[in-house]
Formats: sequence, structure tokens, C-alpha cells
Amino acid sequence: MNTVERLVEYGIKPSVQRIAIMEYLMTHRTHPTADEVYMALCDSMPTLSKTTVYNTLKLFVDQQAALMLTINDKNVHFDGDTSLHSHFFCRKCGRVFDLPFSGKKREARELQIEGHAVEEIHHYYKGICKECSEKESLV
Amino acid sequence: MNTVERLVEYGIKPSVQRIAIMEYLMTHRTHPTADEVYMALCDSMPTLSKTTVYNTLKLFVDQQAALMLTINDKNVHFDGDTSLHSHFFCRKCGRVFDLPFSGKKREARELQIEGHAVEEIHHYYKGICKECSEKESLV
DNA sequence: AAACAATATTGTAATCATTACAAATGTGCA
DNA sequence: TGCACATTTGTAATGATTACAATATTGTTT
Repeated sequence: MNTVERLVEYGIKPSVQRIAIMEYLMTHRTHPTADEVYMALCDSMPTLSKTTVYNTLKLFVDQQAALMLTINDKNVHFDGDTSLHSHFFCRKCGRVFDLPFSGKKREARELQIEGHAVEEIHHYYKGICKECSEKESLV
Repeated sequence: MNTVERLVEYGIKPSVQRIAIMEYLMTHRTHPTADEVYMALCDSMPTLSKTTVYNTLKLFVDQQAALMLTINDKNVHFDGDTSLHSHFFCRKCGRVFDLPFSGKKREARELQIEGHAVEEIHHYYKGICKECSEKESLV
């Protein structure tokens, strides 16, 4: 499925900017912040506005075409992969890594927990990533 | 265990402000924001500064005497209950609810996942809480 | 193809939670 | 008592995000 099809599938009218931002999310599985998306695209799209990036990412999240990760208190990360999976946040380098979903399979199908209507499941881990751990042990 | 003992246990020198803030966290399991803690205490402690609340909560988190919940992108919530449990965030009323830990028991003991050093486990759910769901269905 | 309405994008100016910082205060000990 | 150190305080930044109004784009109707 290409980018335009994906947008349409989620009820999003494709535009040059929306295609570029979704394209970036799909090809860069780095869980970028809005600012990182803007910085990556503004060279090839000099007229791109940061507001558009924010608006567009918000639209994607509202339409469930992307996930908003509030894993870091400094800024929000976005994930174009909406399949059920977990995350690891490194407090040293600030990167977000994907992990296979760590919960019980049953849980993923539950629409209610203790009477609350569940719309999103977020499982994440914080610590020091493999690379940063290895660097640290060299010191 | 009383509040002062708890602070000392976590290597935190007790002060009037620290005791009051920890006391508040222990007796109000509402996962308050820094501002909510400040608002709740400033009447009985007129000289309390918001900076102190922020500093103190950060100290608690650093010393692992409290948890920082980045469950909401608007502001950070704090939890005085550091035992392993999950959370539910209601996107309607903004409240945070406790849930029993939803993960696998084994997982809680793992210090590494795919080579990353795990320091914190965060499992949370987003949606509409029981109370808000019931209110909505009356309309 | 012009005219129009609806939608999307842009730039700038707020907002507001959080932090930096330096002055003031409090605490413990020689 | 006085001095070193830790803590608290108030104010002024910071910086991510949003509000808003102007501009541009798109699709539709004649």
C-alpha cells in the first residue's frame, strides 16, 4: 500500500504536505518529534510551515493513522506504525525503540477494563538502551 | 510507615515542604499534577513556592520515591505509589485511575529487554472512564 | 475558463507548563 | 555566635505547542 492509499484509507484527503509527512513517518521508524519531521522536510519543501506539521500530525492521530507517544516529558513522539507493539525509551540518547507487544494477547482484545472503555494500549519501558549501555561500560 | 520515615528511607532529608508534598501524595491517590499539588497546599502553606513543588517532585522521582506519569501530553502527573501497577487515563475528564499490573509476572523481573537495561515499566490505557461513559450514554 | 465556496497552508503571536537563576532563608556544626 | 551548606523562594526565561487570521489551493458550477 502506498502513502496516498494509506491516507485515503484513514479518511485523510491527500495533499502535498500530508503525503510528505506520512511518507516520512512510514520510511523513518524513528518515532520522530514534530520538530524532527519539520527539520527533515523543510529543505525539500522550503515553504513548509511548522504549524502544518503540527496540524497534520494531529490529524493523523485523530484519524488513527499514527500514534502519539507521550513517553518523554520533553516532547511528543509520533509513530506511523499503528500495529500493536511496545516501546523502549532511552533516557540517555532520547531515542525510542520498537519492541514486540509485551502484554497478554487476551488483553489486546479487551474493550473494557474495570468498566472503562479502552481505546488505546500503551506499554513502554524506560532505561538505558543497548548502545548507550555499551558505551558507558567502556568509560 | 509515616511520611518522614518514607522520605528518609529514600535518602531524602525531610523538610516542612517535602513532608507536606509527600504527605499529599500519600493521602491523595489522584495522580496530581505539580500545579494541583501546589494549589492544594498553598492555602495551608502560604509561603510555598511553585518552584519548590517542581523541585521537590523531581527530587522524589530521582530518588524513586514517586513515579512520573507522562500519560497526558498536556502535563505530567505524579504518583506516590511506586509499586508495580498500571494506569487508565480518561481523555474526557483527564483523571488517572489505578489498575492492577496488566503485564506478565515474568516481565516485571526482567532487567533487560533486547539488550536494553530496563529501569521503569509503564503500562497504561487511554479511553473514556466508567463514569464519563455512563454520563455520555444518558445524553 | 471565470467565479465561487470549501478546505488547506502559512506566519506570527500567544499560551502555558516547566526550568534557570540568583537572592533569601533555614539548618547543623565548629 | 558564626560560618558553610542545603533548601526555599520569586522572578524571569525557555521552549513546545496552539490560536488565529491572512493567504493559497482545490473542486465545482456556470
